[in-house]
Amino acid sequence: MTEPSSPLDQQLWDFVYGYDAAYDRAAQQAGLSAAQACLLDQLTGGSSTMGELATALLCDASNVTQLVARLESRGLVTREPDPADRRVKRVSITPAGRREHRAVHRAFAFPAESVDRLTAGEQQLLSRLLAKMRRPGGS
Amino acid sequence: MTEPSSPLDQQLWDFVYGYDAAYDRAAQQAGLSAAQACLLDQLTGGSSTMGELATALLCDASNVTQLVARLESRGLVTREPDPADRRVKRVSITPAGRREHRAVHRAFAFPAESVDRLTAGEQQLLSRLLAKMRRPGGS
DNA sequence: TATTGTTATACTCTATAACTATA
DNA sequence: TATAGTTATAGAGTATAACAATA
Repeated sequence: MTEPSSPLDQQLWDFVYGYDAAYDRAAQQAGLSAAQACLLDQLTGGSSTMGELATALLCDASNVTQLVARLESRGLVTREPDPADRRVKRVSITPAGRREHRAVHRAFAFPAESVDRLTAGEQQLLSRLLAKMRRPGGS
Repeated sequence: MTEPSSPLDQQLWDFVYGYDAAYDRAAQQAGLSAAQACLLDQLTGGSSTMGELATALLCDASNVTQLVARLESRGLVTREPDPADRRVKRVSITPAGRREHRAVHRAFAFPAESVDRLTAGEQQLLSRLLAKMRRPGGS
């Protein structure tokens, strides 16, 4: 494990580096940080509790409190106590938040541009390889 | 472009998300931030100037100043004026810095584990697909 | 008593603007 | 005057510990 990285490891590093940089740029163009854009992304499928967001974003609950507070002050999300258990706060994306989120995705051209360089067959192949890398016993 | 993400786009997102999370964890286990680990990584191939580091890390020069200052105070890098042009500072990794950098790479199991689930032929294929995604006119 | 979320605090990352030193 | 880097400053991301509200 002390040998130099294989070309494939380096290629993966470069791909991820480019992907991250493109996402940061896309979020910034929409006036958001990457963390804020990720949080909005989590909410597009429906509302979440603070704790669910912390789990999804792999960060501490106190961090979510601050991220949500900033987004709420800009009118991009709302935060309301759950009627059933009033300790729980349900966070929802607002129409303005959805617009910002769409703006990020429009600006985030990296995956689309990369994938478009592959034929349909190559795309299927890549999908299969990613699935197999993800967990043992792929298709 | 308003349609939901294709499965492949989602797979790429998930891959990058897992990769980033694994790198953050690996750096933290070595007592470094991801940004610090990246900076050390840049120096393993030889010394760099502050400006070169800013370019490689896609960030402002003033940020590099602070990153290097923290690493220098921990003895992981050195910073010395270039004899030829004393405005320029040459940053080098120390033996202690190399040890930390190796610790990060040992803990960063994600790419190795992922790639090891592929056969040699599949790895070649993935390499070819990544190359083609990178720029038009692949092999 | 246990759980959910917030507050207080501290540290790092990051950029902008003003500055110093050197060329 | 132009360039390389630093300093001052400010805002955002992040975590830990102590806390409040609710269950």
